[in-house]
Amino acid sequence: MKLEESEGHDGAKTSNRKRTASESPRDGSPTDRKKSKNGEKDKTDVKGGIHKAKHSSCKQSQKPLQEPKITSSENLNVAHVETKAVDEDASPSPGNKDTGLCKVIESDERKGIKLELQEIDLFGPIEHSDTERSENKSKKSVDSKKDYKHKDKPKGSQRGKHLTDEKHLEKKMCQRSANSSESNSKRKKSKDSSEKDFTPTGDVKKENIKEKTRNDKVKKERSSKDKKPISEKKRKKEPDGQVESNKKMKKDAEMNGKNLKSTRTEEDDCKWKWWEEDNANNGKKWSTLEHKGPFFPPEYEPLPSNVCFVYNGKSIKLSLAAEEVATFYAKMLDHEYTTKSVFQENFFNDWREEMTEEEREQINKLSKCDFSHMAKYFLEKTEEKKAMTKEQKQVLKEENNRLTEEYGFCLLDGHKEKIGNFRVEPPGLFRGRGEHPKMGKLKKRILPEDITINCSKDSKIPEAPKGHRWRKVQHDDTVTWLASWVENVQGNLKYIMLNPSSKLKGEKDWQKYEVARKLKLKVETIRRLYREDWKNREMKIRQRGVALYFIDKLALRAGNEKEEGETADTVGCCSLRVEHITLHEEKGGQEFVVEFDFLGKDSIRYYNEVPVESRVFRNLKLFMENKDPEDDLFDRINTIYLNKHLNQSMPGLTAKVFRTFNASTTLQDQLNKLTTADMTLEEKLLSYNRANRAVAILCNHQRAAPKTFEKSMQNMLDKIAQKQQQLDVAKMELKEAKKEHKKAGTERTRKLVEKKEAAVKRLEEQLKKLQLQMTDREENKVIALGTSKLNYLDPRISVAWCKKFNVPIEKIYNKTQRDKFAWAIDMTEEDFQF
DNA sequence: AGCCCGACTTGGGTCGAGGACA
DNA sequence: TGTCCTCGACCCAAGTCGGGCT
Repeated sequence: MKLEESEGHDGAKTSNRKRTASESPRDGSPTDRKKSKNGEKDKTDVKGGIHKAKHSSCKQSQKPLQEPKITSSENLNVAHVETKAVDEDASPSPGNKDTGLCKVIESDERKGIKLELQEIDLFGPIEHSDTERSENKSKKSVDSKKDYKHKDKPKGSQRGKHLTDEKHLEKKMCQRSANSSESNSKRKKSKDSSEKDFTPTGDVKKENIKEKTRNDKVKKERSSKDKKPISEKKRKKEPDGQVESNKKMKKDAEMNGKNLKSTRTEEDDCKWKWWEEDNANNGKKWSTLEHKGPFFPPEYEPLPSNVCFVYNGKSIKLSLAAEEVATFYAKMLDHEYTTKSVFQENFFNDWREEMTEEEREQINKLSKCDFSHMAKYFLEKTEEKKAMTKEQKQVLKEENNRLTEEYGFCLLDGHKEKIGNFRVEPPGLFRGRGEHPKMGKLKKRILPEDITINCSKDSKIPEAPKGHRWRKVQHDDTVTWLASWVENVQGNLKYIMLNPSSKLKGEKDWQKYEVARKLKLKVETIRRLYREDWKNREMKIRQRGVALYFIDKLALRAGNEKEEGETADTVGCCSLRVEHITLHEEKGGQEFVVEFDFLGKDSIRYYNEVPVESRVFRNLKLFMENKDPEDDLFDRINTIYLNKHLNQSMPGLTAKVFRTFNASTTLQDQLNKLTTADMTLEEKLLSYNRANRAVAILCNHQRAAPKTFEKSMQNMLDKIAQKQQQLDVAKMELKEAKKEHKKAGTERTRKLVEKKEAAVKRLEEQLKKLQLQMTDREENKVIALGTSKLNYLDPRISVAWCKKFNVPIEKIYNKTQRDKFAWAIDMTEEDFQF
């Protein structure tokens, strides 16, 4: 079949990256990527004979940059898509049903530990699954796996409830649409109305609250016995500062004329239950906002005279500015990156700029610089700090608390809210991630004159530090930040914003999950459509279809274009290059395998071998035809185009929603599969962590194995061995006791048997608990659970699971997480399904 | 329409407080 | 009581995405 070359595109050689200023199209340098991507200006390209930029560093970039952590083959062994390749002529979904079972299996032969996550049975037709590759012991890979499996409608009451929720949501959405009484086209255009559709305020919110109230009685009854001890425990654990701050908050709010439920004494009740309020925000983020401004790091403290910088064997007293920058380097001496030439070069250039003319003349080579005296001095200072007495540490802590109390909170609409980062970033050396071209550059000290303050007009404007003034004071209620400045290394804006526990953040989070839940209702249609796109005559549409398939199936990030030379060379879906995938007609007994190997966000390696449907496979071949390795795989599309398309399928839908949707769906499904009521608490927790882990694997959330990992594993093994020994002894004693009882048959011997039995049972339980803990830790070695828990998993799923299986919420969410998800903890009933 | 930039979310690393344990 | 280890708070880089300007 001949494909239509959309709008005369010359194909193949467009790069997906933004050009740096020096490469602007005007001076005859490569055509702007975006133009090419959209196929609009490609003719110009061809006519003008403009040569496309090549990426010289591509091959190099394939190499994992954080080797100790991402050598997938050593650490992870997961996630394979077991998609049964469907004949491309077979009718597309839903007729095309992959029927392969999906399993997440992780094994570690060395420790003899084997984890098997149960067959995944997602609500939707998509499945994320993982298969063991035990034959391949020497090369375990970090592969995310997911599988499509078109299932019949989920059964049972859950589905019923699900539908009720969905219908309800849909109804609310419809109502909103009707209320806005605008034509569809207008709605599409109007961002406001589409946003409203998903804002969990207004009707949806009210309904949630109604539902909550309905269940309140039951809830109270159920939780009363648990709740008391928890809140008591909480009170006990809460640092005094917190109690104080709550008191102050109450006072502040009262002073602002707001009604706090003043008669309540429980500190929980002091918290602002914004989710119970019905506020129409019409684009406004706040009505009143008052704060103290950011807190600045201390002035530079000059080194004592006995600590010197040595150049070429000669001690030199540096000027204050040059000395300060030198200390940044000295403090980093033991880090690997000070050995990198890019780092050294950037540092040296920036450092020289801080030097006096005289110093510049004198100091010409970094290799002749000796920072070791300075480094030693800082090491000693650290030791000194460590060795401080309890009292000294207490003083420091109190000072810190005082600062937090003073600068760490703001007053938003009369409520005291915690600020996320109230400190201005201190000066230092920039350390990007991966092979960042700007690593080592000087991050300059931020002065009040650099800072824009945002607060309400009638509030008390924060005072700039003595002798200084703010760059600007503004009163923009459409944004959520309190202060901002431009950072000098990349020219990015930096913000002071609220803590995740705040209303502004919480509401947005809630909204995010509502959009993801809405996607659940549409995803089948969207999948059907993108599968149809695979057969489209137009190349652009085909690329869109395949890219969406990857985003959906593999939870890839969208992949915005980046400025070449400005950041590390990392990619996402749309910016994948030919060199990032390898096609295998057959691999490991599977047909049509696509091998992904690229550096994603934060230069974390993504490696995955994925069997795909034959039509996808053939399309990929087509996209790669006549291209060089460094050319874009999807050269006709970009994230803007993709998101515009998605937004047409469902207002509010963007590429990243798929990640949230698939993550939460996976969690829900895994929890349903892995938990049973008769499990012990530890078993339930292991199940939860395994479900969480399946999501982390899907999203490729990796971490470096903790430095103390091997040691702590050994400790646990020792403990287990010890416990086993104790158990063996106890069993022997029980046997003896039974023997004796058989002989004597007295009350005393009977009691002894009972006692010994109890001891054996207790030890068995303890042993099992230890073993479970160890399994959990082992499985978590290189997987970061936190990211998905904080950003991708609808907390209501976890809360409902806790309620359903009587797991204390503290077991899965720590204090910070409970604060962030307070809305979900408060409103969710045990029958909630994502 | 295309591009740039502002606003906000997502992300892993670091480090020290404090709990566990000898 | 001292030491070790874990985990949470914090840090700040690096993404996504939308809006507004040209």
